[in-house]
Amino acid sequence: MSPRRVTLADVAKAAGVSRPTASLVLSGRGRELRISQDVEQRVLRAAEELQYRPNIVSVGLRTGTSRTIGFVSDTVATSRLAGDMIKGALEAARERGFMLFIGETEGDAELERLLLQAMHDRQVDGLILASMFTRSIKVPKGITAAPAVLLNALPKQPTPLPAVVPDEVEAGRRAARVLLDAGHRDGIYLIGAGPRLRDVPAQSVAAVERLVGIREALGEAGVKVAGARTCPDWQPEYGLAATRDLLRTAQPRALICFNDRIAMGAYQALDDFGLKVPADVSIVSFDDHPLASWMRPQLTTVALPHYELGRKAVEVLFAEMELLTETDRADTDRTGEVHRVPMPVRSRESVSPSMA
Amino acid sequence: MSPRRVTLADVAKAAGVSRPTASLVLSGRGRELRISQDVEQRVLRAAEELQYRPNIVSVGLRTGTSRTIGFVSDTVATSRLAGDMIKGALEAARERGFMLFIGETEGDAELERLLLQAMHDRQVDGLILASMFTRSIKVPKGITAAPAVLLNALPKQPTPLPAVVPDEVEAGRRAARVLLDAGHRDGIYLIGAGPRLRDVPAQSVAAVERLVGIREALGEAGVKVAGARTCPDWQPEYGLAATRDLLRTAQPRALICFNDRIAMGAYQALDDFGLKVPADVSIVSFDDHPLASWMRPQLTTVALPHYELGRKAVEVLFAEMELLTETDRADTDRTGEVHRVPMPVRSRESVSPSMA
DNA sequence: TTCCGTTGCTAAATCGGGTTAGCGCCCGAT
DNA sequence: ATCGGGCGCTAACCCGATTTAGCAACGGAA
Repeated sequence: MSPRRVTLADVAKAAGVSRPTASLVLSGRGRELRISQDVEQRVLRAAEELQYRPNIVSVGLRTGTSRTIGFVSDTVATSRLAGDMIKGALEAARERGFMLFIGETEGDAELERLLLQAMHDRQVDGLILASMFTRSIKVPKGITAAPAVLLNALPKQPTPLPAVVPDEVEAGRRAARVLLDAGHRDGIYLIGAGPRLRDVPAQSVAAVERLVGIREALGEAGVKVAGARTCPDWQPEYGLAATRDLLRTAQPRALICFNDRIAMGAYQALDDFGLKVPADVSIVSFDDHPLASWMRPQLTTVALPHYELGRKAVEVLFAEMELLTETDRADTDRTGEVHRVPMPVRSRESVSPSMA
Repeated sequence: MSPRRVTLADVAKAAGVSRPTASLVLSGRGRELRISQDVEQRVLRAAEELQYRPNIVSVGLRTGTSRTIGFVSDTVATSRLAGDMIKGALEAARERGFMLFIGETEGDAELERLLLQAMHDRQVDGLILASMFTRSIKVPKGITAAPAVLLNALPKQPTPLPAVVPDEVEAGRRAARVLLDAGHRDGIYLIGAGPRLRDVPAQSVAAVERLVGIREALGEAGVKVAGARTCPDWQPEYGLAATRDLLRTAQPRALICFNDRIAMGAYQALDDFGLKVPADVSIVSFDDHPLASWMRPQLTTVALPHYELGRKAVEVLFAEMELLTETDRADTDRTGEVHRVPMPVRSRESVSPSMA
């Protein structure tokens, strides 16, 4: 059935040379070590014919390397987001011949410890510590055993680890500018957080930063937020409740919803009050959940670039790995750089020019 | 920074014994090989103090094993489904001390070949070949090098590989019974596929099997499908179009939508025609996409048990792995068993008793 | 003829752990 | 005093690849 792997010894034997000779030829060092053309050809031919592939486990033992990186996240199952992030990381890793170990901690510190240990036991060359929603996390000790990168997360304490996060502040600005560009200046309300910077769900980096960006862009244009409603959790039902509450006392011309699920609730509330999107009320949102293009009218939203985040994390990790081998951990006390990945606006149908 | 791993040699030295002795003690074979209590204690203490952990790569080289399984899917980024499946697999694997390699083929056969090779190079102990929507796939050659299981996929040609799939036929029956139990007997229409068995999207196992189940349960009750509309793709926009088309000529009392996204489109179409769910039209659907509980009224749907599918695949794989080591590949020409995972009904608000 | 310098390859050690065969020692029996 | 046998441990080899040091063989020069 499985006819035993072809090993280097098999190739050497077939070529009539010793194992080291075959190794030298196959690793391309044949020239510099003066292996004859004849032998080189014989080895290459034998390797080809036997379909030789080096056993990475063995190389790993020798070199301490595994061509593998560990991807540890709190949850992979929360929405599609995770999938895209993993996909980006997967492809970037594959391009360099690396595989990905996936692990899930469920936010459990003990599980996280065990998982990092298990990955360490398998000699991963690097680690990505991912969070499925942008937040600040406590960096586990012992992470420094291998190069590591934080993904979609910021360290609570200062660490030398670099971080890759979406540029939420700029996203906030962009969302606001979508409305400004459409001529909206009055009756702009926020659903999900605000109006003050402290009116945000706990732990949510996204909420604070989006709010900062929104206020900044509106402020620059001399526009004031007309009002806001917070949501305890960013789910449709709370978006529905918050928007209903708003509509009882106000006549918004535009809503900035803090994510697409809230926007879905807002659509439902507006429908209840007989208001049309975007004719009566324009809506802009965040995330670009698949949902956004299923809604009627399709939702204009500032996308979380999950795929790019995953890619970027791997790229930063590889840079880190090279750095660590080159400098031999010289400047280990530097502080980690934060890489911000731009969030693009997806213009759809939920924003129309202000009639004012 | 990273103070070199503690090896068995370190433990042996600290305990003042030879490497093999330490190995014997730590592998629990000390007793049978008459290692003295004194030495045993010294070794255990040394291992504890040094926080010794065996290097799995090394063990892997010796034993040809890696305590790792490969999870190869066509796409991990399609909807939340994938995440839950991976999560189930992840947890089941972790319970046995196994890690998961994740790989994505994008449906590209060449990529698939390379990926399987890369996993083989890393000596995975088993493989899960997953599809993100239930369908029949061509089983790649060379897969037989390690134990393997098909997940959410059926083999096109007969193979010895077992498969784990959702029980879609029973799901169809259950969906139909939800309506029957509510007293519906007339005006039941299908959106997405049917009414004949050949009116289904290409390659979709789910469509065929759900349809079979629906017709079976309705048939048993002496109820006829009033009509059906197909959708080229199971997306909201097509659900919307199909349902609109239906409503122009018919007055349905109940709809069976072939998935939740179609149901979302159906909701929109019913709204356009001023019809209320479930007062005017009851709706039952499939998948239990997160969407289903965001819709108003919340959607009654037969859930795809992604988490359980992932778990089950790993369990079947482990059984397979044991079998292969025990029997030493004796009965290799047997044909793979198909495991069907039940799909539970999630009763929500979109079905009401028939007024007829 | 001897010595040196190349050329072209291989022996041996290494990585970290596991396994098997067998060595020395002590004890009691002869 | 010698032998046999159990006890307690270790030498030596294995997995598959890489690396370093060094060994033959040959040719040219002295």
